[in-house]
Amino acid sequence: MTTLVWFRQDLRIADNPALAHAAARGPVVPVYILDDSGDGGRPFGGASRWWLHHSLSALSNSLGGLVLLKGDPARLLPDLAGHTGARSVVWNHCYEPSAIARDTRLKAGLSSAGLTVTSFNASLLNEPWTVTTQDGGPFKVFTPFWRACRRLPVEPPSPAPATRLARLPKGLGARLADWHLLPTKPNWAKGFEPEWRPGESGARDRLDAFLQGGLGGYAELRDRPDRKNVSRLSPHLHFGEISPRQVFAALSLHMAADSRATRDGEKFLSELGWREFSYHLLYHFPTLPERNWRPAFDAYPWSGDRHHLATWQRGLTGYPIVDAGMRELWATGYMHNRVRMVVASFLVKHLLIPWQEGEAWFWDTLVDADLANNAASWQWVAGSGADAAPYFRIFNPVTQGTKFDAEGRYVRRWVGELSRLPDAVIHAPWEAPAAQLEAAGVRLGETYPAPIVDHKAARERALGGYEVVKSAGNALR
DNA sequence: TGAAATGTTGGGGCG
DNA sequence: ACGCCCCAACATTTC
Repeated sequence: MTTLVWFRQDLRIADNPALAHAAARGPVVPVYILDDSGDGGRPFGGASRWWLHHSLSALSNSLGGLVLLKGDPARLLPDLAGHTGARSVVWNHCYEPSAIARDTRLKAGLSSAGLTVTSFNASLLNEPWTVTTQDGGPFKVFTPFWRACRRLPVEPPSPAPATRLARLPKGLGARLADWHLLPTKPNWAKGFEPEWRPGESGARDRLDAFLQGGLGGYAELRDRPDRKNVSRLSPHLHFGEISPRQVFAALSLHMAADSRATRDGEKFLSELGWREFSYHLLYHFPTLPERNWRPAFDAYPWSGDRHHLATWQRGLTGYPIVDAGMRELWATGYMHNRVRMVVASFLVKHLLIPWQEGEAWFWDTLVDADLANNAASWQWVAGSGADAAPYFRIFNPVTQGTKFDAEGRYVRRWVGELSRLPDAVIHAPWEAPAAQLEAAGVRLGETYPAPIVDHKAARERALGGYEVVKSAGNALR
């Protein structure tokens, strides 16, 4: 029996339950649909399109073929079933509110057209609706959520199935190049290429490299942007080139083999836990990407200065750690997690720009842009989210720099114009003596910006804004 | 998965 | 020897 396997955010062969289900029953028609029909979902950001291109290419190569279609799945899937003689369709779950709505409609529509539809979990350790508090509701705090998850069994990953492709009519589907997912003029993704290898084997290699070289000391060193102690699996996980179950299984093996790895391993698993928590929140609170999770934050007196936003986006705020992060993002499609928190806090609290603006920029520029993680994390920083950083927690960009990039190696890499400044002032060039600036070839306001806001004043301004939120919260109560 | 302000303690210099 | 002050180091509280 021929089965359509509709690939979405599961661009892998191993531990792919939909594919395994189909392959066990007969020939497979693998299909990916680029849906620009505007079904309520967000269009891909630029960096995501770059990744998607390479990931689809890798998947197509390892499957030996992949039908590429563009348009509305509700029309395309029945058509494709007709052309290929397939009687059933399988896919793995997506969790974006628009995707859930679409898939629900599709399931009904395809079924009434006589097709069998089966769907699976491939992207989470636990389905969001299976993790509940005592009273059956969703969790709103990470620690008890993750404790509950850790008590649940995790399915072992399944090996790659022996897949036999169905004979496909000639000329079926589009050519990947014709989708123009890659940037051309200008090719702003040049800097992405040495950093990433999208696709299933790149994901596996990244995990192995992390287990060998990055996990030791992870609990502390994960905060150091100048070091290679984070996994960088996020884009691979987002596109489903590797599953959390596979990561979980590999970590469990690693920890079983070496008890000294327990602390670092558990810390790393808890980061997977934050991913699960984000999906849990998005599932139970579908307005998370748009609306403040805590309505009291609707009262926050934002300023929304467009010029400040552009300055932040371009990495010209005058705070080296912030600018380094924003430039790393632009150059590579990625930013170290610690620095993400610093730049996000800076946008929201120092510049008083709504978190949605930062979320939108990350959506466009991150190769790991992910609706659940992005929305939940921005709300976490802003203080408006579930189990969020308290509103008065305002990162000092100088302190964060000296603490986590003590030798300034991260800043020097991304903010070249400061590279000759001594360590002592690399995170606060405006405090350097004139002679030191001169010797390093730095002229503040010319070769590198002076800080666009004063930290102390900005901090007090932000705290003042939160007073309004507090009284709004009291009014709501 | 902060930072800054405020409070406490204890050693050393000094009259 | 003693009390006093200073201040760094650390702890606690507040934002």
